[in-house]
Amino acid sequence: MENKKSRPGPRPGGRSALVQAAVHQAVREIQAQGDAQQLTIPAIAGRAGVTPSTIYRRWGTLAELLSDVAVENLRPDRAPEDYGSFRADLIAWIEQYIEEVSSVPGRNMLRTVLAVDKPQNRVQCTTYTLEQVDAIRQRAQARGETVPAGDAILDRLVAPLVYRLLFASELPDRPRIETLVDALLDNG
Amino acid sequence: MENKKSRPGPRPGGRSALVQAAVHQAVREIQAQGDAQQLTIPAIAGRAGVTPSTIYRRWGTLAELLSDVAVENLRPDRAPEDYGSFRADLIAWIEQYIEEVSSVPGRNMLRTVLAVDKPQNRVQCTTYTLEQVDAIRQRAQARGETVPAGDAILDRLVAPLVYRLLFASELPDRPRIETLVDALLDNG
DNA sequence: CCCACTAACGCAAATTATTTGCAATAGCAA
DNA sequence: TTGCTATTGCAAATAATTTGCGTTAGTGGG
Repeated sequence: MENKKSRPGPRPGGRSALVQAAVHQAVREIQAQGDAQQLTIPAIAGRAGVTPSTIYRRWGTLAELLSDVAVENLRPDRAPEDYGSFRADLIAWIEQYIEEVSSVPGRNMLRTVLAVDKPQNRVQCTTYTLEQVDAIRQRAQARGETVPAGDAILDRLVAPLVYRLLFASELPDRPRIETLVDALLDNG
Repeated sequence: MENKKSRPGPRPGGRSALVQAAVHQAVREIQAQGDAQQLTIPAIAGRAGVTPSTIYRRWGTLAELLSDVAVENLRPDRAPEDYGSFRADLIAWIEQYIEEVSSVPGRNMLRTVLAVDKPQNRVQCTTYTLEQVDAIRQRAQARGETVPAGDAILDRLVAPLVYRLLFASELPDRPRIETLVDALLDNG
């Protein structure tokens, strides 16, 4: 009888984690130098102190590796600031979010994540966004404000802006953002 | 006085166009076979009857070539059907549009276009969409209906659905589409 | 604590993809 | 036509990717 419990699953132990960290870090360092020509798997392996075959076996392609790194970089580094009202919080947050993802490296990160067939990474982007939005919503509710659902905020604020950013490289100005936010608040 | 007219620009003439058509066709044929492993530049060149270096020089990378082919495939092949009212036309059109881009090859096409830093191709996607939407709008106006702006339709109908499709692989059901359309019509 | 097991890695050879120099072809304008 | 050069084919040189094999190092069981 086959003892399935003995199956020795994946191995998140020390060395694997170390290799991953070194490789990710090497990618960031080479990206920081700006020369996209040198962003190759052999170059990354060299800087990370591993052999190229290690990267090929763990990540498969450069695109997948870059996707993983991009998702890490897209993780918000701080909670949305508090400006005293839901409207002000939301406008301030979406402005800084758009500023981040509309920069050249920011746009590239979004596109890099979308480029690869790895649903996990793509979902993570929305998860991060929704977490930030929920933080703003909960703060507003604590103040006694009534706020639209998180999904509504994605549909009517984030989605239109990201859609135009991705497909038209179109940057929203302040009135455009306020229009979207106010439309959301008026009949959310 | 510099005579700029003498500058010998690019050359859209017979042979170039022929090579491009042959290469694009070769990509489609190999894609149709489903084996993504064989979708390489040497394989494409072989089937198209050109040398690999020709593809490398004209397209640079496989991703760019695939992006060009994907945009061609995303071109609508027919005008939106007429169901007698703006609401019905819009629902029917967005349903078939989502059905197309949510299929495995459809999703891959969208992602392939977004993956490459070629604004022209990304804009083309929105241009196609806007053309279809405008056709529906003009037909409705000819009937005497008042219709929302094309931009509003992108913001409140297309963008939310495509956003969730790209980031969450989320397929809308019929009520979800009707809700978006009706919200658009009520206060567009 | 020690041992067996095997996932993950390093190394190097083999394969495959990409780049590049040079010659030939063919679109375009005068 | 004729000259000009963008574009291609060909082949050699370079670089990237795959693969087989031996070794290292987590992990679980005794």
